[in-house]
Parts: sequence; C-alpha cells; structure tokens
Amino acid sequence: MIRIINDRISHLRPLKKQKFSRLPLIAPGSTIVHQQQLKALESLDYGDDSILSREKENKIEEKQQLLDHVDDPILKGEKENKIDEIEVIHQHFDYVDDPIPKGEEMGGEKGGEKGEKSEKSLIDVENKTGEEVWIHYKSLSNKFKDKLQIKDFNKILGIFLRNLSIDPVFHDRMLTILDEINYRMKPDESTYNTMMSMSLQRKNLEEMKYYFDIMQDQKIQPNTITYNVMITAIVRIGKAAQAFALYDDMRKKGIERNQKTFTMLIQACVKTRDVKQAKSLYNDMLREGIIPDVIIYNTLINVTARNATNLKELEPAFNFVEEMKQKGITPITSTYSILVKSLIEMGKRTEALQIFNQMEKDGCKPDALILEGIGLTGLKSLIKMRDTYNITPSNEDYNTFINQAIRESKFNDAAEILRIMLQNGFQPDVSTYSIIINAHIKNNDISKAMQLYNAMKIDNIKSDSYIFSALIIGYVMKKEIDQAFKLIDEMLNSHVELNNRTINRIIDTASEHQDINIIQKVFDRLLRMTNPDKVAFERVLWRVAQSGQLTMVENYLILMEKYNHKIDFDTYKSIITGSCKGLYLSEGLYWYQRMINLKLRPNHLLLSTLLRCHAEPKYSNKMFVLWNDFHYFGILPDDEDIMFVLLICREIGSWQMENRILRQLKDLGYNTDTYKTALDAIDLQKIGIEKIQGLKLNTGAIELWIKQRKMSINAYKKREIEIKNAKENLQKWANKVGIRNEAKLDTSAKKRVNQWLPYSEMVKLRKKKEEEAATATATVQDNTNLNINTK
DNA sequence: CTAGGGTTAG
Repeated sequence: MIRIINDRISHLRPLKKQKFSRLPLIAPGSTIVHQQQLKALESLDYGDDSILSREKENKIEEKQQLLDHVDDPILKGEKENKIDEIEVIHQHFDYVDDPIPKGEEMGGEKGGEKGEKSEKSLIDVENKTGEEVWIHYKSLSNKFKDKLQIKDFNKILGIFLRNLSIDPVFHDRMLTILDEINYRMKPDESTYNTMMSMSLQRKNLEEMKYYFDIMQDQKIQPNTITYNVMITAIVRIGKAAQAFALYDDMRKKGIERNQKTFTMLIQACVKTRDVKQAKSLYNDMLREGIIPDVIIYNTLINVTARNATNLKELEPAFNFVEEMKQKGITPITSTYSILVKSLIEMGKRTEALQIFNQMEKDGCKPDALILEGIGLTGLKSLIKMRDTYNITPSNEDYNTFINQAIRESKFNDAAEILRIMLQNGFQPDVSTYSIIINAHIKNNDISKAMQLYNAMKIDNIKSDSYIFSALIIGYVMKKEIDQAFKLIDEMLNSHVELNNRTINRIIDTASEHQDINIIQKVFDRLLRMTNPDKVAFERVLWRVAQSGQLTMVENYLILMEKYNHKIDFDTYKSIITGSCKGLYLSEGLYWYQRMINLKLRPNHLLLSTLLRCHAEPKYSNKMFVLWNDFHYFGILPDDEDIMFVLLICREIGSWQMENRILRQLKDLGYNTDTYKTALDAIDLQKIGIEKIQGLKLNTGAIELWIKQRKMSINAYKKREIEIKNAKENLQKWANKVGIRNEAKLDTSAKKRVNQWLPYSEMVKLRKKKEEEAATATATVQDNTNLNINTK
C-alpha cells in the first residue's frame, strides 16, 4: 500500500524545467540525493586536470558547510510536501470513483481549478499530469466512455504523447486508447497524426509508416501535419529523395504546405549538400505566399554554412542574416552559432570571434553551445555566462557544462558545476544523472554508478534506456553477467525497451573479453529473453570466428537460420573479418571460399582486410590469389592494397610478379612510376629490423607513405581522373572476363594465379572470341533455318 | 492538440 502511494506521489511531482530563474535555495525533496551525488562525484578522483584541484580541500569544506546548512529545513519541507500530496491523492480517488455526478457537482462550483468537466468536453484534461489522466480514464465506466467523442480521445492521446519522454509506459497507454477508439468509433486524421508523432519520438519509422498506411486504408485523408511528420522522420534518416517525393505527393493531392514543411525540405538539402535546391525551395515557398520565419532562415543559413569551405561560399549565409534583419526578424543565438561553428571549422577564428561580438552587439545572449563554439567549456564557460553576461544557465546548459568538464577529466570542476546548479534551485534530471553515471562507468567504477542509479529511484526520476544501457555495459565489462541480467530484468519491468542498439552494445562489450564463454553465456541468455536482430548474431559470429572455432561458427549459423535471419554477405563478412582479426587465416580463406561458392560477392573492405592479413612472404601465393580476385570481381584496389602486394613481391624477390602487377596497373591506366618510386624509397632492410623486433611487418612503412604523401591540387585532380578511368576499365574487364570465369575461382590457389591474363591480352582474346562467336552464330542460324525448313 | 532549426549534452 505504501508503495502504491509512493508511486502515485512520484507522478504528482513531475520534473519542471526552471529556465532562466534564479532560486536561492536547493530545491526541496532532493537532499538525500544531493549528498549522494556530491559524494559520488567527489570521489570521481581519476586524476583531475582542473584548476580547482589545487583548492580541492577548501571546496570540499565549503560543500560540507553548504549541506550542513540546508539539511534540516529541507527534510522538514519534504515531509510537509508529502502529506499535502497524500491528501491530494485522496481527493483524487474520491473523485475518480464516481466521476460523473462529482464532475457535475463540482463543475459549477470549483470551475476549472481541478478541471473535472466542462460543457464542451466530457473529459477535461487541462492541467493534469499524464498519470492523473490515465487513472481518471481507467476509472470511467463504459457508459461514460461511450459518450466521449473523438476529440476527447485525441486530447487524451495528446497528453500521453507529451508524457512519453517521462515514462515509456505511455506508449502502451496510447495503444490502449487507440484500441478503444477503434472499438467505439472511427479515428480521424488527428488521431493518426498523434500516433505518428509518437512513432517519431520513438524513432520508429516502420511503426509510423504502418499508421500512415492504415489511415489511408480507412479512407482518412492525410493532412499537412501527416505529411510533415512523415517528411521529418524521413529527412532524419537521411533519405532526402523520399522526402521530396512526399512533397510532390502533397502538391499533387493539393495538400497545403506550410513553414514546417519547407523547413524540413530545406533541411534535407544539408544531407544532399545541395545549396541550389535549398534556394529553389525557398523561392517555391515565397511563391506560395508562405512568410519565412526565424527557423526557415536558420535552416537556410545552416545549409549554406555546412556546405561552405571558404569565406566566399559562406557569403550567402551572411546575406540571409541581412535579409532577415531587414524583414524585421531578429536572429537568435543559434543563428550566430551556426556561423561561428562554420567559421571555426574553416580555421577562421578571428572571424568567428567577430560574429560572437556581433551577437553581443545585437543584444543576443550566448548559451553553452555557442560558448563551446568559441572554445569556452565547463566551469570557465559557466562563470563567463553567469558573471560576464549575467545569465542564469538553463538545465540543459548545466548538463552541457558538467559533460564538458567530465570529458576534459576536470572532475572537481564537474562537482563544482553540479553544486552551483543545485544551489540555484535546479534539479538534476535524467540527463544529469546519465552524464555522471557514464563518467563512473568509463572509469570502471560500477558501484558509484549504481549508487547514483539508486539515488535516482529515491528522487523519483525514471531511468531511461541510456542509463540502463550504461549500467548493463558496466557490469558486462566487469564480467558480472548475473548482475547485468538483473538490471535487464529491472529495465523490462519498468517498460524500458531493450532495443537492438543496446543488445548489440552488450554483445560488443562481452566480445571484448578474451574468455569466449562470456559471450556465449551472454548471448544464450539474451536469446531466451529477447529477439536479437541479424546484426546481433553477426557480432557473435565475428567474436566466435576470432577464436578460430569452425564448428561453433557453424552452430551459430544454424541458430541464425532457425531465427529466420538471412545469411548473406554481411554474415560472411563478420566471420571472415573475425577470423582475420584472430589471425586464423586459413579459416578466413575457408569461409571466403564458402561465401564465393554461395555466389556472394566480396566488397573492397573484405578483400582489403584479407589481403592485408596475408601480407607476409610466407603467404605470398594466397596474397596473389586475393589480388586476382580484386580484378575478377571488378573491385579497384586502393593505393595501400597495391603497395602491400608490390612490397611482398620485393620481399620474396619476385621481379616477375612485380612486373606483372605493374603491367596490370598500367593497363588500367595508372602511372606506375609513382608506385615504383615509393617502393624504392621503402628501406627493406629497415623493415627487416622492425620485423625482428616483433613489429607488424611492412604495415608501418606503407601507412607512413600514405600519410606523408603530399599532393598538389593539380596532382590530386589528375589522380582522381586516373582512378575514375581505372574503375571503368576494370569494370569492363570484370564484366567481360572476370565474372564469366567465376566458376574457375574455386580451383586451387596456384591455378587461380596462373589463370591470370593481362587486360590488354584479354581484350585481344575477347575480340577474337567475339569474331569466332559471330561466325558461330551465323552457322547456328543457318542450322536453325535448316531445321525450321525441315519441320 | 499533433509536426520544424544548431547532428547542444548522456
């Protein structure tokens, strides 16, 4: 019972964002947690770079004084609060037991104060938390629910949507409401728009498409919002073309476009790096009579700035700033922030600072983000913001400052920022906890992280998937698998989804242990409680392949099929790259062969990986096979690949092979002198010494060559053309010769090397064969004619 | 009411 009441209390105390307010006292109700937080952070003593560390003792003393000072009154305050809340709950329960008569009685008297009922709507959800609405809704009789209209249901959905970020359980609740709507009446476009918006928040595009399709099945016309939500989601996953297709769809169907539509479409041009299209969309928008606002301008400036590589290309962005000012639209912090970021990326620090100063002149206040842009972070940034600009940072600003300090290993600064944050009446939110928890996990201190996790519970802040993920990973890192799964249980019990990202991170972390039993244990347990995706299986395969155990790989492949995952190139890629990483080279080639036998084609990455791990004189024969396979599959080797092969030729002293390879390259249109010069420059003797010292053979020399190679712009352009031509030549060859000879690829390595014919000879041969074929078809045709005649 | 901008933080 107490637990139930506590649960209820938790929902009556939603987190409030207190932007731009300066409160003198620590917020009530969090004292215990604050102490734990400070303790946990204080002991984040993993070597501190902060300016504060010198004054560490003073600060700790100060902190203690602060806590001593506020302890008692706050605790008292908390107790009083709780009593109030329990009374509220009793009132609430009285009401929901019998909603209709009470609502009518109170409707007149108390008005909208608790918002029971109004004339227009049978259910009033104003000023209520999601939890209250849910309890209220559950308590309604069927008869009463029948009287509700679609508008009422949509309102409830809207409230639940806003609560989704607080508690994922509202997802289920929204589904329940949708079921009820479908049971009683027909949903309308707002219903589905809200559901789609839910999918947008949950980053579940498939789910969104499902609603999009189903509403059309039900003959409900999508409106502007429907399309805008779809476009937003599609732009976010980077599929610009699909977004533009939806835009065309809107025009065809005569669905009105608005500012938000164009914002997303212009935003899509960031991904396609198409400034022209952004401008043309802007013109379309103006033609349609839509008045641009600050967000449209920011987006236009963003597209321009992100694609600009020099000041000249950035100019149109400044023109947009001028234009917006002329139209009476005041630029905001983010407007300047985009420009500052772009300038810093160009290395134009002075100009960036000028923009920052311009912002100040324009009377615009900086935030944590733009301060980071000009190089101010952590405690320094906070002090600048507070003392120079006289701004009270927002909750987000504080979180950013703490995160910056932790990132820079200034743990004392982080503690100080947290102290200032609490002192100013800001409550740590789920992100604040997450940032600190992650810091502990990164420092391999799971117990401190768990301390904070428990503190969150006391503070009635719901852990989200980030927090659970971090803690679970922490335990897997420590090989405490049982603890990890205990948390997974807790996670699922609190309706936090165990998503594939988390599953894959768990598997990744487990994979990092030398002990293969750990990954097996983790994966077996995961299989029992979740449904890992194809990628998860492939991670395990990658790890198992590293141990060179063929049968175990085989078993996982069988298991994968049982779970209806398609075994394709990516699956084999995982196994082969895993084998290479574990230096089980013959196993790697075995799987490679099996992959080819299944008619699966390698890609550059795979061949390159295989080639590199075979770059030793004793594997030279196998290396040449792989070299040939690049050509057979029409994959252009890159400079590193080329250098590896050539170097091996030198190491085994095979001039014949080196000449052959150089001729191939010449045939492809490369200037081979570059490679010869580079090869001559690499001191083989020196490499020999490195090898004796146990260093990885010629890798170093080649990487150095790649790194130190400097190309003029002209040389670079020439090289680009060279590569483009080589690609085309190779493709032609592969289509005509390589792929036709694919059947021969499974013969022995020696044969495969000997099968090789240079491109020029291949072309000659091909011409000859074509001529032969031409005469052959002529005779065949004669024969067929003959046959027809005889018939 | 439901949708948009700085890949702000985890």
